[in-house]
Amino acid sequence: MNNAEVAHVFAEVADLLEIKGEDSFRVNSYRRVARTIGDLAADINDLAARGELATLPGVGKGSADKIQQLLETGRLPLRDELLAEVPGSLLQLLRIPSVGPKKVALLWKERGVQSLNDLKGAIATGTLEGLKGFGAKSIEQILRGIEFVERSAGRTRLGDAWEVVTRICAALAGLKGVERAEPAGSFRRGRETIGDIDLLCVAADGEAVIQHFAAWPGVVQVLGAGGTKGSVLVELRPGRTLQIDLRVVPAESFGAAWQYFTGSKEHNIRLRELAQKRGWSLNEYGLTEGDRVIASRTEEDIYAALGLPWIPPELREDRGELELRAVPGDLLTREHIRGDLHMHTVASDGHNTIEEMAAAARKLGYEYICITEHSASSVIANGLKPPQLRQHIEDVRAAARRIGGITVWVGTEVDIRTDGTLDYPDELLAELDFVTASIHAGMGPDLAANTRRTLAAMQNPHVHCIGHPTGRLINERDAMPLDIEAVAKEAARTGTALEINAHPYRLDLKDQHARLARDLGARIAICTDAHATGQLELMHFGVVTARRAWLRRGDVLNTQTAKEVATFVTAKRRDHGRPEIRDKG
DNA sequence: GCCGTTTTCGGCCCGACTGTTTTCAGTCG
Repeated sequence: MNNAEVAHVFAEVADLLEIKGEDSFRVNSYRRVARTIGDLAADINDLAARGELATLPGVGKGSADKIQQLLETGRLPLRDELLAEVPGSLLQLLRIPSVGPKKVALLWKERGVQSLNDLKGAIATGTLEGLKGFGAKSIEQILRGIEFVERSAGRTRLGDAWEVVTRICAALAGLKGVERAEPAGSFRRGRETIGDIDLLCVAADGEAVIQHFAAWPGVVQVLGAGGTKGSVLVELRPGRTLQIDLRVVPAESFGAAWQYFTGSKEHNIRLRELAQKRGWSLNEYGLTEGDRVIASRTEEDIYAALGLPWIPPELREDRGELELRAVPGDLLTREHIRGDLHMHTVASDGHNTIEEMAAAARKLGYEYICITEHSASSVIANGLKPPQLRQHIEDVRAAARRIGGITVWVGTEVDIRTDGTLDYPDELLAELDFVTASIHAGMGPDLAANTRRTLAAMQNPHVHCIGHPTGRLINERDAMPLDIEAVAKEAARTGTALEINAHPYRLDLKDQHARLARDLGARIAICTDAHATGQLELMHFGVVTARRAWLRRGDVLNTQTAKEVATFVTAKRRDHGRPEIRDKG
């Protein structure tokens, strides 16, 4: 069983216990275990083998034993016992907004409702008549909720929300009487997917702002619009809506509100605990001691009062950030990025020419780029056969001589074949300036095979980076099973970089994996895999992911100068297979 | 079920909104 599967079992147990009406603190402890394991970068099986399960936060002896049992037998007796009492199909009802465990229990015990279909049937036939808490308005709300569940399975990718959020924020900020408008929530934290969007606004006349917001082009439904809060659905594409909540808050408590609504929930719980230890209270209006307001105007004030540095939103996940004495001054920013080492042109499956890509990159202020076309076996992507690559090398070199103001390298995104060999012979790879090797086909379920394949590629002296290491497509295709720890260690040993593919559909490595890889000594390259000039700007999403991984400037290959990157390349060719002796920069 | 500089018991984050049970439980973020 992998981490996600174990986490799922614990989350399910928490839900079942809650429907059963068990003590909420016990329920929460199961939920905490689920989250800890779900967030874990290392393989839970390895921790279990080393007997280190109980060292995880929130995991005590009881949970450690249960995890062990689950890994060994694939079953958890507690879960089986619960499912004998509580129908598992009830869990789908919890996904309906406004329906929680108490209502689910009531529907089940009083009306025999066991599934989403049962519930729809019960509403249609009026069976819920007279049931406590199920008046006309509640039923209407539930019906809308069911429709929402059926329509919006899964969360929205960060990139899909980006444009609409930045557009609405800019427009709100331009309204008369609006001091500022900012996104909060998981969007501000840069999570790879988001549930709904939270926006905050400082304005004199809240009602007027909310009215404007509700009347926005693109709004397909207004869920609520009052004096301080509005809630709407906007259509991202046909059949796909996104909920956006806007709150208008006074300037004097903006910092408290922004902190509060940015979350994460877990980060905020820890902050409130810190406040409580000092005899204070923290909520969306401020940090207070009785009636006295200690801090509320800015986030910085609140963190400072609690003895903390201002913590960047990307770090607010209760992953150790509250123990920070100071946030590293060189935490990665977009301005640190000097180039992009993974992109395509019309030579394979891109949409723009070498010159166009170079010009766009120069406009972004880059010092260098590398053109990396697909290799022969990526037929669908119009991969280059060896003779074509030889010609392409000439073409890029010629273009590079014509183009001023930016260094243009020629590389490849070479396929890693099923047996771990590469799609081009070494002597051809040796002619290139930078080689990214990626798996595009045959992503099987076999962890050992996938890992072997990746390690083999890294052991080639001409491979400088592994592209989108797990091959996932967010909301579309799961990551292939891969031993990230082994890959990271080999990357460190061989002087090979691991990519954070910045495309918002990939973000691969993901945050927790990138953090683990860096901790194990691997260098990270953040690249867009752009297939058109506009996509070079997706770098932003890679940087956000890297910040969520706590990466610093020195951890990232393409924050270095062209000369330093060239040194990285020659070092790999010289030292391949031997323990790495590169300096840490 | 977890946890500990109030430590092996007794807590465990905070407040708003909603519907409706008309005084508060349930849900949500």
